[in-house]
Amino acid sequence: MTIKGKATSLDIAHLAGVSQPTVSRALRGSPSVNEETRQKILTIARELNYKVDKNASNLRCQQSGTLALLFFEDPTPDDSLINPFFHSMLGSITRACALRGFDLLVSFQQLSADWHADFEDSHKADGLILLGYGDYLESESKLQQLVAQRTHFVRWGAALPGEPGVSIGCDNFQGGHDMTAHLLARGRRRIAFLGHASDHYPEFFERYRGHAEALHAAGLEPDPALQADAITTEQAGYEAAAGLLAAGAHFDAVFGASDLIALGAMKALRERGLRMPVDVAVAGFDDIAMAGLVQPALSTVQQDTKQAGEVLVDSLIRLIQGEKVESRTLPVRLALRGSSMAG
Amino acid sequence: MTIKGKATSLDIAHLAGVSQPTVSRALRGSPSVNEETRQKILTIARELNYKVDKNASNLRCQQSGTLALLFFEDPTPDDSLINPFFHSMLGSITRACALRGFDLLVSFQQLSADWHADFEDSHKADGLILLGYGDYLESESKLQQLVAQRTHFVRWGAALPGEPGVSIGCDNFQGGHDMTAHLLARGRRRIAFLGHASDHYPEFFERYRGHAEALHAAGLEPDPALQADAITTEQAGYEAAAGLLAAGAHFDAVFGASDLIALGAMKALRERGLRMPVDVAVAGFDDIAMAGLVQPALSTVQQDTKQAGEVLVDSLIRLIQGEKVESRTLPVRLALRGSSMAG
DNA sequence: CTGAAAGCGCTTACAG
DNA sequence: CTGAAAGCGCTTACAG
Repeated sequence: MTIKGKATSLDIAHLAGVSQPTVSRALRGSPSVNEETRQKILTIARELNYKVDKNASNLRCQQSGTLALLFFEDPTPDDSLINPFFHSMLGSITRACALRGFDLLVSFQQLSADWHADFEDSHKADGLILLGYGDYLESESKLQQLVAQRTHFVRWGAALPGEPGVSIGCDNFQGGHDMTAHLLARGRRRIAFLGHASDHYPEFFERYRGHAEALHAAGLEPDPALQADAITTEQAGYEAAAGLLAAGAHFDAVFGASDLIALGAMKALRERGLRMPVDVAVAGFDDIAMAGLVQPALSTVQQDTKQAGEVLVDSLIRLIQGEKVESRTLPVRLALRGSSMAG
Repeated sequence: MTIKGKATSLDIAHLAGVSQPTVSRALRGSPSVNEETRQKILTIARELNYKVDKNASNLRCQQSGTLALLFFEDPTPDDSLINPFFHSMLGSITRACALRGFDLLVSFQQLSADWHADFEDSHKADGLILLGYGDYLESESKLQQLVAQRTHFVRWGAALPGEPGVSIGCDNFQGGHDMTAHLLARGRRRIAFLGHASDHYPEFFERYRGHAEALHAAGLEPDPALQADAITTEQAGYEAAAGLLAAGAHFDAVFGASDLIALGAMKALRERGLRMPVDVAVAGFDDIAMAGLVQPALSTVQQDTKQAGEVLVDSLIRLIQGEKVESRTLPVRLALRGSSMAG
């Protein structure tokens, strides 16, 4: 039983006294294999610690049983700092893949220019999951290309009308609306919104529109002096809040378009000696783990990353199987904590 | 130029009027190809958006150009909560792989029982990176198996004498020592240590031993009443600290064997009305992003995850290439913040 | 510098 | 129920 290198199905065939195709059939559970023969083959395979060579079977079947997850964030100076929200998504996506028998290739796309093709074209993956809060308009042409090349992909993000491909996203509008409604209900009247409010960042824009809608409903108008652009980093949130304060803006609440932004804003408020939530209530979006740990704990809009990962993976698999798949918007819910409740 | 499905090297050969092997040579940069021919081939390949089929080339070359990253954490009830420290490692490992031309398969091992073989035996990956703070003794037999099967792998963790395989880890002893020395220098005398101190968790044990060594050097003895077991979760840290407090233990500092433990402990201290650092100084280990954001900011032992990822990937690649690779211990440094400094 | 040939390890019609 | 044959798309000696 000394076989050089890894065992192959042919080795097993010799030992079992059958042909190699029969080994293949037995291992794949074909019903047309004698039960006794099958048992013999399975036993030998186990003894030899045999594993099907994926390269060979993938080549033959023209598919890989692998999905690729591509992050395409704006490159950050500190290159190990990925948005914790995406880490949470990664965990959920990995699990969903494993449960469905798919492997997951992971890639951070700052590094490769022609990401949009590599994985599926080289047969390394059957489809792509795109994750990121980058500038949407910059990535749109790449999405068009993916569609043109008939690449299977799903994207996490706002489901925009007429947008290429399938998007799965949370209900950003509703989340923005509900959080602002909550802040209003707590008696806040001047709510600063920190985060890009343009179609370059559709998710933030939707959150902003929900925010504005809630203001309208309360008979208020969004004050341009209370909005400041920011991408999803603590640093950007800090700068946005500090900028508003420096400009002399008056506000009794801050709604960060993401938790990282809100956390940065909290730091700026703290440095100015403002008490939270007494002087300024604070809210974020995402519900990253940190939100529950800071002082005061951060009120936020919770995205269900577990469900999101499952829906992304399921949608992609159905797409690969040739089914028609629609974009979907997933519900959110408020996680209210000390930063907006006490005081 | 209408080709059904993806283009193959044979399609290019036809269009270029050469044989298929010549296409392969040209694409792989073989020096024995006429420059003019090569250019023609490259042009056609680009037009057709041709990508080498990885399954075919991997099958032929008997290697995959892929590394697999396996997390093997103790399963947590909240299944999306992975230790942030490992997220940071993941980012660094992904980058290191990409820069070296390797793909990365990611897997969380709570789900699969026979993880220790699958990836390399099935030729999906050329080697494995093992990451996790699980019970070491439980995983040791699996490591033995990996060695017996001649699987290429590197492990993040304490480099123990006589241990199977190659381990890359940070200098846990030094980190434990230095932090305790720092706390002593700040006048603390009764330092509670939260975290398992047994060979089931060698990294924590090393940190504990460094801690004890620093106490010795200051003429103090570790007090068993000031040590409480805890795995790397906020919850465990909370319970460990609450347990000590409930038992009436007196301490003026808490050294958590990880940041998550320290953060949980801070919550318990806060609930008891203890001021940090005035009443109790707090320190952790890892320097996760959260450490800098909590109030007071957490003093901790910083592990260089960027370097760690690079060393892990480089070591594994060298192992795959048949080189001899030694286990390594990487330096750490203190990141001192408010939780141990003021007051 | 280039082509014809072999083969990596599977899976799947096709016969029997 | 099982075997002989073909073929997935490459890469690499071997000739020339």
